[in-house]
Amino acid sequence: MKKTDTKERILNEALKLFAEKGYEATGVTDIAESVGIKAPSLYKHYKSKKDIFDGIIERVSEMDKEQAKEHEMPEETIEAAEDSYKNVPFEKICEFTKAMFLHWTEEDFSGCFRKLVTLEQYKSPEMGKLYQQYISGGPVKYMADIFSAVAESESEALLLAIEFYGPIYLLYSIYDDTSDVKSAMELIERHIQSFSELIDKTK
Amino acid sequence: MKKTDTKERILNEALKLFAEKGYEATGVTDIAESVGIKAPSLYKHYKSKKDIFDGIIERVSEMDKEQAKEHEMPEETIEAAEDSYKNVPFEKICEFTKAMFLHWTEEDFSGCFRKLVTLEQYKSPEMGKLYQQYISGGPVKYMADIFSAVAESESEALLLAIEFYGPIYLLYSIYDDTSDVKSAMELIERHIQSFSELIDKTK
DNA sequence: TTGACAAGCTAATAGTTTTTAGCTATAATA
DNA sequence: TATTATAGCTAAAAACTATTAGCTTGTCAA
Repeated sequence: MKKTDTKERILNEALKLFAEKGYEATGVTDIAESVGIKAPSLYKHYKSKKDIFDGIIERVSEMDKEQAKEHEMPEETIEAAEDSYKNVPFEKICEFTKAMFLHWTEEDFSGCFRKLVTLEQYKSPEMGKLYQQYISGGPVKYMADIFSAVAESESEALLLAIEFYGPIYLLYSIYDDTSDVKSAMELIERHIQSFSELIDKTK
Repeated sequence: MKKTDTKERILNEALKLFAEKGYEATGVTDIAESVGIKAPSLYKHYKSKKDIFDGIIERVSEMDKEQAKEHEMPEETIEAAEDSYKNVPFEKICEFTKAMFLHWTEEDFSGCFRKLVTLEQYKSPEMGKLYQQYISGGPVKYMADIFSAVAESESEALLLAIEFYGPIYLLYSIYDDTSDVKSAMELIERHIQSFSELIDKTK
């Protein structure tokens, strides 16, 4: 049954290389070497270098759909928050945020993909879209929706979302430099803690 | 006197291309075309593609020294802040921050350089250093130094720095997507405003 | 005016990298 | 068992890119 899942290995090794050197700078030879085969053998599994890249992108959107189902805090949480705002479930938001952070850092595939899309974001509008969707604008919009329940205006909700997510987003970069998950997580917790207190006061 | 500053134009056009496609993906032919000459003519001004790249990096460090002198808020502001914290000069911090933001977005050269170093950050430790220095870790450290005057501990200062700078950092990405300076600046102002109030309260 | 240099061009070279062709052996299938 | 498909390999072709060689023109100083 283990029919030498070479195709899968190619995808993973290619992603790893793309993530640190970028698509163009990564040679099909490098990929092959990482997998432990010769370059021409790649073409038994993918019809071109671009095809490998496309495979990665497709894989991500698959994973994203599953991910969305597992951490399906949207509905309930939003309702709970809208519920006249007695108690915003910061516990849940905190858990969710930490899970997201770990997802984009420690998880092999997603961590590399985040880097890859960071490197490719300006090359095409499609890549820019993906970066926004997963890493920057998307999460902001998501949080803004949640905060719109407790904010006085849309623009207030946006500001809150940026103040909430900005530090998380910044910690991706700091994590990339230090590889120190522990202190990143600690900072996230403290940030969310102080943020929740801020909200309580302004209320 | 206008001895057709081709060398300068090459630098600028190359940077523009590097900033959106990355170094590897940009052909020496592309650069030449942007300048309006043929590829081999480039070699009358630079001895290699890498040499153009290096010229850009060098130029940046020159510009950085000047920039540092103009907006020389370091000394005075820090002292003022250290001065037992009567009134952190948020006015100055605000002006400084907005100037920084405009510098890395609207200024042609610096704006492109920010993108370039974003795209190259994982390729080599040197590039990673530059990204950290100018765009992420550097500003955080800088603000942490300032906040250490009003914070109870180093780690508290770090948290404040991240909460202050994170949103700014995030706005770079949002700006890249929307090109809307006006609303970015407005959000920065409101963020700093609300941040300063937060500090006042916790004091 | 003349000589030298600067800066461009075309044509060609050298080096890389992606991709194809064709062969071989193993594993699955009939 | 005979056959067929899979997945690897080597060798080579094709395509691209950076770079060099050598020529030409115009400018500026002697």
